[in-house]
Order: sequence, then C-alpha cells, then structure tokens
Amino acid sequence: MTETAAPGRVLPHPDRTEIRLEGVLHALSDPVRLHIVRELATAADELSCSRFDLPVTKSTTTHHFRVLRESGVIRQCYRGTAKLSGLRRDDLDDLFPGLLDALLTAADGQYARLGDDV
Amino acid sequence: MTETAAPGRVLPHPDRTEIRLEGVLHALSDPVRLHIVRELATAADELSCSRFDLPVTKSTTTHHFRVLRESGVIRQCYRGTAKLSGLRRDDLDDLFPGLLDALLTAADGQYARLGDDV
DNA sequence: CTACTTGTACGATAGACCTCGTAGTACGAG
DNA sequence: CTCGTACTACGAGGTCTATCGTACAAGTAG
Repeated sequence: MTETAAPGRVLPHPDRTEIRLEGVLHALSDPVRLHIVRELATAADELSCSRFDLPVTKSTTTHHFRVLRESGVIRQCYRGTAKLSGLRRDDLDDLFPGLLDALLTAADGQYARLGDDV
Repeated sequence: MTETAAPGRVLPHPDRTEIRLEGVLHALSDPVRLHIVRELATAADELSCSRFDLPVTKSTTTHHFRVLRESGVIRQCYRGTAKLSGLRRDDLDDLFPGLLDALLTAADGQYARLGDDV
C-alpha cells in the first residue's frame, strides 16, 4: 500500500476561510517556525519533520509544527511513521496575494544581511 | 523645577539595521496593532494617538504604540501634549521590499471578507 | 496660577507561549 | 512477536503578553 490515506490518523486543518492573517503572522514571528517555512519553501515536495535540523527538542518541534498547521500555514499528513509537511501555497496566495513571497524574500534578505540562522 | 523623568522627551527608536522581521511580524500579529497600522497607512500625515478609536484603555494603547515603535514599524515624536505616529515606510520598504504593501493588502482583503474590525 | 487634555509609569493579574522531560502510540522491518 | 524509528500527549517551569486601574508628568488654554 502506498498512496491510500492513512487509517485513522487525520490531522485537523483550518479551512481556507478560517485562516486569519493575525494567526499567520504570529506563526511566522517565531524564528524556529520561520526557519521551517523557509526550508519548506525551497523544497519542491513535502518534507518529514525529521528532515529539519532545529535547535530544539522533538517535543518542541512537534509544538511548532502544530502551530504552523493550526494557523493554516502548512498542511500535514501521515505516511507511515513519518509526517509530511508542505506549505499551503495555494490557499495563502489566494487569501493574501503576494504576501508569502514578500515574506520569504524578506526572510532571505534578513538572513543574508545578518547571517543569523534559526 | 524638577526634571525627574523628563529627559527632553525623546523616544528611543531602533536603527534601521536593528529592525527584525520576526519583531515586525509579532507586532502586527495583534489585532489592535494591525488596526493601528492600517489607519496609519491610509493617513497621509502622522496621527496622534488620540485619533484612534480602539477598544482598549489608554494604558493599553500606550503599550501597543510602544510595541510598534520598538519593533521598528512606526516612528513617534512629541508635538505639544500630543504624540504623533507615522509608519516607517521608507525603512520597511528598504529592508523588506513589498512586504508592507502585501500585508496591508492582505489585511484589507481579510477585513473586507470578514468585516471583523479590530 | 488653575484646569484640562494627552499621554506615561507602575503594579497587578490572568492568560498565552516556548521549552523541556517523560511516557506512550503508530508503523514498518526483521 | 519484538524491536527501533518517528512522532505525540501530558504536565511543568519560566517567561512574555495584554489588559486594566490609579497616580502622575508635560503642555496648553483660561
């Protein structure tokens, strides 16, 4: 079995209409989460949580991914023991045109200036 | 005359190079502050704090304006008893091109959709 | 000077948030 | 079935935040 939905392990996501700008901004105002989003943006596919090298424990990582999911920034699904995460580009671009790109560009610029990763 | 805590009435602002994206996003993730920024964006000039009709007390208003100033989103100066506030458009556009416009557009769209003012 | 307007400082409180450790669940491999 | 991997749930600690009330300072008008 490869592409069928995982049994019983469904993660709650906000509907597109429930995504709030304030929630998105709050989610991205944390350096760890901003780093996650930046990596997701550069990745073509969805990534599993373990692919990230974050300066926090696994518990905290779980917390940050949940904040991102519940604010509508990322979409998550299970595949085996892994949990794949991907940006909700379509929804965000539809709700807030140009915002995600501007944010990613801003983050790129800041990291290029300050080199203060994560 | 006692000049106890009156050091010329100058307000501390972060330098342009000290403005952090995370701080800006955090500042704008509060509904009250987002509302303030939206009003400042539509106003041509600087506005005094009392021009805003916010659902919080004066103490809390002072707090929110300070958060906006210390994060680098607004610039403030005294004129008489009034304190004028204005967006730091030049600095923000230079640091994060397109971000402020995208944020304001996103906020406009959300308020148009949800009508959930402040 | 006095009174009023505008905004600040300080303390307090309640809630949210980030972080962690530990214990536990779901899944795949052997 | 047993084991290891990947992730979660829960609770706790410490910090930050939003809000308020009250008392106060700076400036202007009378």
